[in-house]
Amino acid sequence: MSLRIAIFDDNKNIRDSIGLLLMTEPDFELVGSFCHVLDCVEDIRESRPDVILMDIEMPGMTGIEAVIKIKKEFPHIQILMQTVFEDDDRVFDSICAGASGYLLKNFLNTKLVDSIRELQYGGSPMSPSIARKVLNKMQSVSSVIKPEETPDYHLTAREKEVLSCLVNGLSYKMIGADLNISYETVRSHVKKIYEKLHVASLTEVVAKAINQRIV
Amino acid sequence: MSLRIAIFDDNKNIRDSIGLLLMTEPDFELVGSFCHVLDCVEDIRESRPDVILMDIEMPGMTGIEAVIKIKKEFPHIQILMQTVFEDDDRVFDSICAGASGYLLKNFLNTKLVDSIRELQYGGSPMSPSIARKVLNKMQSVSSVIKPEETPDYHLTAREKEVLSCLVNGLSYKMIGADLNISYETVRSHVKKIYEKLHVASLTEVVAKAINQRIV
DNA sequence: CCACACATCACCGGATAAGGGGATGTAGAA
DNA sequence: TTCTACATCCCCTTATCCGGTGATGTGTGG
Repeated sequence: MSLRIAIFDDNKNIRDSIGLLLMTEPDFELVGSFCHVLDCVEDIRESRPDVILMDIEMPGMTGIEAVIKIKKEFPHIQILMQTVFEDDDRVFDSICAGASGYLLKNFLNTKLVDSIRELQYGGSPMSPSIARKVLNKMQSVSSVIKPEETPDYHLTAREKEVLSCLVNGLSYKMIGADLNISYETVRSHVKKIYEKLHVASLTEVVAKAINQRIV
Repeated sequence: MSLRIAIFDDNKNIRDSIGLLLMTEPDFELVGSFCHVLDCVEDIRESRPDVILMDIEMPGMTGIEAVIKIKKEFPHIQILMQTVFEDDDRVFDSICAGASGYLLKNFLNTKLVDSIRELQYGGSPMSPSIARKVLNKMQSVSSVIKPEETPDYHLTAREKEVLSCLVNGLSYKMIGADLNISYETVRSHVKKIYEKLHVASLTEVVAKAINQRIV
């Protein structure tokens, strides 16, 4: 049972050299080689690949857009992105689009076969620097995927009301009118909030309240 | 210049065999081998490793808790998790704790040296199935990290700088000092920001900037 | 009963922000 | 070249905020 592979890349030299590389593996079969992704869904329907090597920068439609379309039609196909770019946006866009691996082109010669093998066995090959980017991103969004322990500042109910008014951009006067208390009372509450949050200005209060989801 | 490596693992056999593996590389130096992480910070302070191999399951304190402590004290140290477990929770907890790689123990013999090399050169080695889990997780949270359909307010570069200072709680004076411009210039920028964001107070600016991720 | 936390209100003086003007220089686009 | 966007700076007035200090009333719990 051979592994069917297709390539999308606008550079003929790269397509050819990848073809040669793949030939070194007896069970790899190159079933398609395309210079653009405009007809990718049809191309794939005809060539029925198991694995797709996708260049990111191509005329007409980018590889990332293509990945979205392909994954929608053929969710089981494994897609390996290959590019010279390693800017964060492209990396994350590719992953979110549904790519299963991300290989920088300077690793093509040495790592392509290994990477396809990894895909075949359920892995996700990534060039080292890409893997690092992905881990860093995971850490930075950990606040979203993890519950995030919000430190308790012991704000009273009233103080929280005032705080949420502040976050909504109200001035002290407006807050007073809103909560039917005097301007001075608002000030008292705000002073307490300042103490409890260890800040010294409205902007800090708002930033802290939003970032730590106190509101 | 040799690479200093330390191991935390409660299994002596594994520590020993890793030690043997590392000896095959002339520039690897095993500077510490510990059967628990209760004194990890001290252990590390004394042995000064560049890279740590961390087992997850250990008596007393888990490797994940240890990673958090270690990263807080020594953020530059690269930590490679090594375990037989590949449940999602442990993987993501490790990453969020600050681990730079994640290796399953059945890959130890064949991949450990390569993985340490990758760490050394700024990569993030992961066993294939782990990498797949990470990518899948990224995709599943993409709805959270991507759909920042940020309306473009056409802020200039300078205005964005000022804005981010505001969000960090700086006063106009402090911003001026920070950016080496006068108080009046800061004011000019802020006025423009007010216009462009359609707001009328600092708190609104901060709230809008954070909520819409303009910063 | 008495302390304590909470919410309420008040005054003062200094600091800072807001609103509305106008001005200069530079670089790039029309 | 002229127009435009951008960044830079200045002045004046008013509004708002900040910090400190203090006071009153109302509950709750030891």
